[in-house]
Amino acid sequence: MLFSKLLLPTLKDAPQEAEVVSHKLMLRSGMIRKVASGIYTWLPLGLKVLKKVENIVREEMDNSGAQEVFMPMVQPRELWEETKRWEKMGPELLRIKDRHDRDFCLGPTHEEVITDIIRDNVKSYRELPLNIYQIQTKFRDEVRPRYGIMRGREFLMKDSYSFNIDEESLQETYLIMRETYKKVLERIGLEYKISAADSGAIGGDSSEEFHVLAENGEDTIAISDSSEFAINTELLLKDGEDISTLEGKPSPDGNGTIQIKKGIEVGHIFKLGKLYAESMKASVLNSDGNASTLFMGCYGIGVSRLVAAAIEQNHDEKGIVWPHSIAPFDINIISIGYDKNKDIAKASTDLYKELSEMNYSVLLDDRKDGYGVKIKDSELIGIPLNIVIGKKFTEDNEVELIGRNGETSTNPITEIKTILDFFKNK
RNA sequence: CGGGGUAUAGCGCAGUCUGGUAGCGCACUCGCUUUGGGAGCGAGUGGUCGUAAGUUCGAAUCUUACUACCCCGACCA
Repeated sequence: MLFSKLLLPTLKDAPQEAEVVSHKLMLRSGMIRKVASGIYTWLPLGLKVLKKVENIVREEMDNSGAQEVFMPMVQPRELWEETKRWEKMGPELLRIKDRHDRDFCLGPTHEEVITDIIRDNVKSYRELPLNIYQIQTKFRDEVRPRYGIMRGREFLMKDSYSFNIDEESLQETYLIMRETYKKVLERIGLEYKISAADSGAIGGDSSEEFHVLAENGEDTIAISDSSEFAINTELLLKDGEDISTLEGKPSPDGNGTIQIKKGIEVGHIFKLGKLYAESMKASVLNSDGNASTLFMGCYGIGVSRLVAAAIEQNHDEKGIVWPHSIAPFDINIISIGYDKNKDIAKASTDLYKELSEMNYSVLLDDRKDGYGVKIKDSELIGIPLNIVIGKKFTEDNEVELIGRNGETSTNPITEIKTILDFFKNK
């Protein structure tokens, strides 16, 4: 991709509407633009990152044996009345009418739609367990959207729903999803904690939250300083007790003492049990030939929120520092004098082709600007590796490598292999 | 929904108190010189001053109402 052709409106100053660092950087780096409160357009650079996260989630879901579907965003009132949620849910459920005056809502979640599909199309325990997922836009008319993508009203989410014949099978699927989420977060390269959680409005038996640790996190979690243990502090506090009193207390799991950390909730896994299956009469025949109500689980991971969380955890004063796994481009070729010096232009283009053929995603900064402008933009948008072709190339046939982490080296342009080793070893 | 704040060019801001017909920096366009840390000179483009009504000879500025957006709280994945 040529930088000069990219719709990449970077900003020197953050718009005053942005408060938290991920919001500021997403606006400044030209990833997103606001359309209305809590509603955003993803521009090309942002979409590249979003798609990378989405693909990691999809691959790990497929590996886990789950099957992808795509459900409608617009859902009829009748389905929501079956679970009584049409009445129970407040204004966060955005209700609309069609031209025939029929009631619909924009889906904030999809238990009703998927359960309807399964009860109509699955008749035997032999077809279970099933774990069905989608990656789709959700709409929740939040009381107060904030922090940009982190807490938008419209957001991209992977939601999956498992259908099991009994509690043991549900437990198995639950643990598979737990492992799958760990793999997703590890592949992206984020530091996280899993904490026991209040299962909240969705209801059900038990649930755990996946938190990406970051200073600006909305949630406060208590972790043990010497074990894997983590818990949402809401579950530890007695009435009127202050969070600060927890710090230093013995950890409830008996290992070490409590530390208080801020986290961004990016995933939540629930065992729903028979909650929705009962109200929607979803059952299959068991091995005895009797109707048996299904056990369900639901498992959500915020794809768009993960993008914001990755920035909250990985940035510096210059801009974003993407984990390689989700960087919008692997390499940026900073070509100084591209428009004037034919040798530099040719060397840059040749290198661009060569690296592209090796399956790296490469950006070539062919703009008429100087080194300062180009490196600043590259640092802002967080490209892991820059290759500078300029004066040193004309003089000594050498290029400079600048990692986003600060590492640099100078090499003859012919040593592509060295360049890539440098890249891979970071 | 309660409390606080903001709204002037794509972004950041000044001008509002004390009314006189809109300005600065960056960005953008053209030319020339530059090109290894956000370049220089010159010439330009771009704004119904959030919306509506009112006061006034005259409103970005004063009055009233409304809207949008942001922050804190409550709520929530």
